[in-house]
Amino acid sequence: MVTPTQPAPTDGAEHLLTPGEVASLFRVDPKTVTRWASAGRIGSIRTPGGHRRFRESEVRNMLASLTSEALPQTTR
Amino acid sequence: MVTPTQPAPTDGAEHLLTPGEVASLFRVDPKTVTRWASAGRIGSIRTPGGHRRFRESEVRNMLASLTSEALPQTTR
DNA sequence: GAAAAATTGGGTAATTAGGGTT
DNA sequence: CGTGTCCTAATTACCCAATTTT
Repeated sequence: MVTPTQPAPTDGAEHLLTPGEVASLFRVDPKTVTRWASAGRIGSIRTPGGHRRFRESEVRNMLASLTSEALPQTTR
Repeated sequence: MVTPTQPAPTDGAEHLLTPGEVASLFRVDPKTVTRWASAGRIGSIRTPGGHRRFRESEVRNMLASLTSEALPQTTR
């Protein structure tokens, strides 16, 4: 299955998360999430007021891709 | 009342969104959208009863322009 | 005509942004 | 270099009752 160039299928109402929610998921300070956004490490959407929102799907994928499982242990 | 959810769009008519719908798109409180309108940050149309409606195209454009993609991952 | 859901308004907490520092 | 904390200003969220929309 190939993922062709994805133009902008975008909003069909993508669920968005607040900085605080993302921070809770990663167990970091909200400020850190802000830094990730500033550094372009994570996509973000700004409200007209300047606050950031994050795509839940992107955050979930990030969590998954950064997760490592322990290898199964052999019972002896 | 026989009018379905959506009246037939006539020419020139633009699809309008309610404060609640716009709020969902930005993951914000409906009242916040109202403030944007009062502050002139977003165009609005008033119903005879005083409720606000927003142009979908304007909202979509706003969303797009305020969106930042994550930079390509530097796989290390 | 009646009822449920949404929006309006105002007022007060809670988050967030941004810079500078550790 | 990345993260956590302190600070101030700004933005946003939740409370209420009254009105409008469906």
